[in-house]
Amino acid sequence: MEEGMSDFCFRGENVGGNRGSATGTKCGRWNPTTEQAKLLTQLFSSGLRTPSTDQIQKISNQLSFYGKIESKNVFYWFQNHKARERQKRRKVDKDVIRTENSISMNFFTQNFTQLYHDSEPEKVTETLQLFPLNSFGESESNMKVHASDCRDNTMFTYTEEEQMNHPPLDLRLSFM
Amino acid sequence: MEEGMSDFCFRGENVGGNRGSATGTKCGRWNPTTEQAKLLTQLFSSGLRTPSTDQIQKISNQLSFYGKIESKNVFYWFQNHKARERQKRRKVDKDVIRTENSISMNFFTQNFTQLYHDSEPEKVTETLQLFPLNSFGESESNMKVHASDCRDNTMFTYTEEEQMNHPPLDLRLSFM
DNA sequence: TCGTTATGAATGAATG
DNA sequence: CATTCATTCATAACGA
Repeated sequence: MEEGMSDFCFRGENVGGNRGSATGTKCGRWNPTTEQAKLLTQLFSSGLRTPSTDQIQKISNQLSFYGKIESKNVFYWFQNHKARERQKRRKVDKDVIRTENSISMNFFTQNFTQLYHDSEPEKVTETLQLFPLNSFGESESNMKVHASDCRDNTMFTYTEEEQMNHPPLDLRLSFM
Repeated sequence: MEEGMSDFCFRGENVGGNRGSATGTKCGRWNPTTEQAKLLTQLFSSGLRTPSTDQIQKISNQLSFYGKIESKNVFYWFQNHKARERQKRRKVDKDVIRTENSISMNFFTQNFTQLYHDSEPEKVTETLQLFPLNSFGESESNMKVHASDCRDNTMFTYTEEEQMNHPPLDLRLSFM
């Protein structure tokens, strides 16, 4: 679930070329290739959160070039990524609050007194949004805008060998 | 389990410093101190299986007294503990079944009983003093995380529904 | 020191 | 959308 805590893991691609799973997975479930993951992440950070079935289809088509993939994989990917990002933030936020409270308390008298009032505020008072994404239900229109912002080529930075294996497919968000 | 390892992890230096258990490893991933482990185990054996976000938070707060810990750790702990218990039981069941098959069915009833020997969540509906709060002088709002505090009854109803966990071959995914 | 085991962490896939 | 489950990956802990 959570991601990017204190560890940063980079899943290596399975050179084999074919796909199915990056690592030596028993091919039971889909596992994004590095390229697929890269693009998906790219889309996500560009603001895309809940792609429409249409978008999913297109994304899936694009990604299929890098390996076996079904649209439902894309669907789930976004679903999970979004949920986990949210969930993570929630947990972390609360932990931070807890930490702040506890450090401001005397270690020994730190009875569990107020530690229990439900710290619920989920209010996003933050304003450091890197992207103009509406934290909540984003609409199709918004996604389009963001998606188009994704026109940069950063997502095409391949690494040596991959460069060879993958023809220069234009992955610019042509869909939508 | 051996082949295909192609993941490289770069551990962001982590202060660590926790660990109270055995070896003092100052490493990246959390490891429960003996006290933390003890309490978690108590909660688990008291019937708690899937703590809600709130409960996780509370538990985490409590455990933080015994050492560095984040709510996600608690979350994972329960997730893993439950999964592995289930997994273990599944394996045992399988073995039993295999045994039944290889042996005359005359022993069926006998073994059948054994199939459920596995102690499922003891219905400890009794309030348990899981935390040594007394040691710090109780305060009015002093809340103990007894199993009873978890009004989420679901945690006490995992008696057997989970075991009948047969993947409903129902792929009603009708994407696009 | 190395192989194994236990377990923390992550994530794909569902389900309600 | 949140919550849960299964399976896998990674590594700390441990035994020889």
